[in-house]
Amino acid sequence: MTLRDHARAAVRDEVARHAWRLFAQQGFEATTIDQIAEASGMSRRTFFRYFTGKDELVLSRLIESGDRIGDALRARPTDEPAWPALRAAFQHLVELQEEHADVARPLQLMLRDEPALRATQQERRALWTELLAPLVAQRLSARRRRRGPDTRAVAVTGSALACFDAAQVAWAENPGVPLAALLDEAMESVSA
Amino acid sequence: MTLRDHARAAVRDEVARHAWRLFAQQGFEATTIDQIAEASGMSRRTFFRYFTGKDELVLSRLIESGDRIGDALRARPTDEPAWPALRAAFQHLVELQEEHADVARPLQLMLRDEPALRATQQERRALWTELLAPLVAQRLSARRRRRGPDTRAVAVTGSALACFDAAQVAWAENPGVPLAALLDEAMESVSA
DNA sequence: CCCCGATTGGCACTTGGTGACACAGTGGGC
DNA sequence: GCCCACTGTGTCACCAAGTGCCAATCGGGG
Repeated sequence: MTLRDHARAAVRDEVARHAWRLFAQQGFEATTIDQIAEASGMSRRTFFRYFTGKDELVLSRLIESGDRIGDALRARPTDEPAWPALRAAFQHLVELQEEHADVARPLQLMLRDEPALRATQQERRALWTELLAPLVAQRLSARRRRRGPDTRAVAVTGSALACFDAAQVAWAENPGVPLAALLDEAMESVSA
Repeated sequence: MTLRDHARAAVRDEVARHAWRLFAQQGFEATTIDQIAEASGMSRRTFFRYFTGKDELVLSRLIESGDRIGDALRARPTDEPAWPALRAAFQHLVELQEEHADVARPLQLMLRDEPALRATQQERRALWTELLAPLVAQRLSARRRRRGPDTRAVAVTGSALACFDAAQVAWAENPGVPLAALLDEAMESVSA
């Protein structure tokens, strides 16, 4: 069944390419699904068989980035504390963004400005946290003073993502300032 | 025009009351605007003149909570460092939640589970950050090593909110565990 | 009492999203 | 070669969220 999946992935890629072109031209909200479907040479109904909605076109990209962060975090030495390990895990993505700033910056601004993408942002947070928190948990002290549910991994992961977001927004708004420096300052200010 | 505003506020309260009753009975997504409008004795069209959408019924409550946090933060001694000041500022809300757990817990679970409320959650984050970050900024060291945009206040505020969210989710999922203790552990694990 | 402005309701329309059904290609077993 | 099941696709109908437009209505001041 790999053949079917391959074809499906190819169609998804093709649709995504047309969609992103339209988003860049007209913005996210102004682009209707009918336009995307027409540009992709398929019916509206068929579009919904490849994507759950317009959001997924954006979300699927963000999920990829999350997977990369996860991979990078797994590659760090197991005895490295959580905070510096997270900082290092972000580095791949940071460099990628700096390299393709012409694409990444408008994307960040779109994520910030389009109300229709707020739900997508929240889902990204949730997915990344779900993905990274277990990896972070391994780097926290096994000894706990308290009993009951352990909030530490989710809190640390969420905080790191908050720093990452803060740095990305500042970077998108201030061309010329390196993202790495913004992220360094953000993360140091929270946990020195 | 205070009279008009007063009447308007009264209507909004009334509509919100009916809406929350329906949300509790059927869930957020399953409740249609037509139902809310009918229960409130007004037309669909008029509902939209009082609220921008179903979301605002939820968001307006969350905004109130944000204002309270802001008030509490302003009331802290000005020389108190940001992190403990934020922890203390959350305390009012924490106690309120514990006190009305029968309402607060289902609400938290609704916020977590209803996909239609993800955008609302993200907006809440944005609004609270916008509100609190300037207050946090006053508690950060005025001396900075780096030049360029200052990401610290947003990063610290966002991290604190991430801890608060992590604690709230754990609290909603684990009845019997005090929210204050969960929040303490979350915030200590990020910045000890 | 009448007029003016604000509030309201009804209507039509766009968009997102879903379910039901029919149709075409494809590959396999007989 | 023929029938079969499976899959992908398109068409149609439908619902819910919003929004613009216009007519009706209600309430207070002259």
